[in-house]
Amino acid sequence: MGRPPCCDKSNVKRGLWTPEEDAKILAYVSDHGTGNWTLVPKKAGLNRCGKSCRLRWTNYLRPDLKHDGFTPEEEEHIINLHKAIGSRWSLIAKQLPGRTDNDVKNYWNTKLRKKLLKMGIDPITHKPFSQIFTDFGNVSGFGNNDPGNHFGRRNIHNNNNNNNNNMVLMSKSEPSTILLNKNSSNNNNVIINPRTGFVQENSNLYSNPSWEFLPQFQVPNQEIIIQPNPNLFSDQVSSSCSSPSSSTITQRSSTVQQQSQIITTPSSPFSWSEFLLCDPISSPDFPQEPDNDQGMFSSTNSLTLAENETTVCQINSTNEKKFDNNIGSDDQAINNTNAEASSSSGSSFVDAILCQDSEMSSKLFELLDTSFD
DNA sequence: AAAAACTTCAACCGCCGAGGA
DNA sequence: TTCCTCGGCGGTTGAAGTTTT
Repeated sequence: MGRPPCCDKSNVKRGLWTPEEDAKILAYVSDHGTGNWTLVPKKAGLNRCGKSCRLRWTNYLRPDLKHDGFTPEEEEHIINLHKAIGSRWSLIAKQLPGRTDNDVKNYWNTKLRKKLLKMGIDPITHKPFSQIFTDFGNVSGFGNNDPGNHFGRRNIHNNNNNNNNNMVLMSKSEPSTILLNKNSSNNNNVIINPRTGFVQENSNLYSNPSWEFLPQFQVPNQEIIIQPNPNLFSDQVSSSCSSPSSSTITQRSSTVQQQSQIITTPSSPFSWSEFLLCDPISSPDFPQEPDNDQGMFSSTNSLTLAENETTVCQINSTNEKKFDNNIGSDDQAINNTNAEASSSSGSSFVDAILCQDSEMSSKLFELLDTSFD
């Protein structure tokens, strides 16, 4: 049973607040204090949702709030706190008198994040990109000459980065990474050279012929769901791991799933979406990759990356259902994630797809039979 | 000068846990 | 124990403002 709405949304005013409305809130709070916000609109004579009133008070009207710009000291404090605890904006805001979580969050997303990117620092891990890619390349065969490996499941990543829905794609022709920025209001892309850590914004990614990722997706007329993978540079990693108030698996998964990217191309009997949404490791048919040909998502990589973090508690959204049923601790989730991460190889990718497809087809018939019975 | 592109940030959304009936 | 309300949180949206073309 879902939670009922806090108010009749069709009959309340929304949008920006007028000075008159602000005055009513201020008058009410000065008389009655805060608390029981659902009654505030009625008592204060406002045609607003109580929740909206509370937000207006806490984010704007509170007398202890600062409304001027962030100082360099505050900026540094935010960066340090974000490095330590991730996007726990309310916790960060508590360390900054006069600032709200909304202020801090907005300031991070509009200023600090970009500032770090331009400095060649990953705003998630707070490490220089050059270091990340050096570490990454050392264990993943990142710079190897295996062109067949570039666009398997392992090579398509969504950098689940706050609200920006970035995807990381590897170029076939050079070991660079593109962060595809899917921000609704900002379509700029960021290109990073892993060797140098150089960061460059580029809004014309698709026009650059040196990036050969599109031909890799020529599975006709199917949705290609690029699963966001929290294993890499994931905000979920830093935030969910470092916070004592851990999010639930379901919560993380739903967030991640919302950010799946869909690319549509022309037809094929093969379902990418099913393949990518299932867990190949659970299939005994799925070939395992030899240790000497570790791809980007080998368990070794995952562990190596994990070692660079304080803790590891990554959940792959594709396994949500399984985790919901099976896991009892984050340790298991880690194991599952690492196991999942170790799956697949470029050369056997098609075989794996075919196996998976036939297995799913047989299961579907079984399921249908059962249902009809 | 006008249009397009980009940025900012207030406000909203949906989920969660706590606590009371 | 269950249901409901409330406050809190992080993520997202979109209007308004600003800058660029």
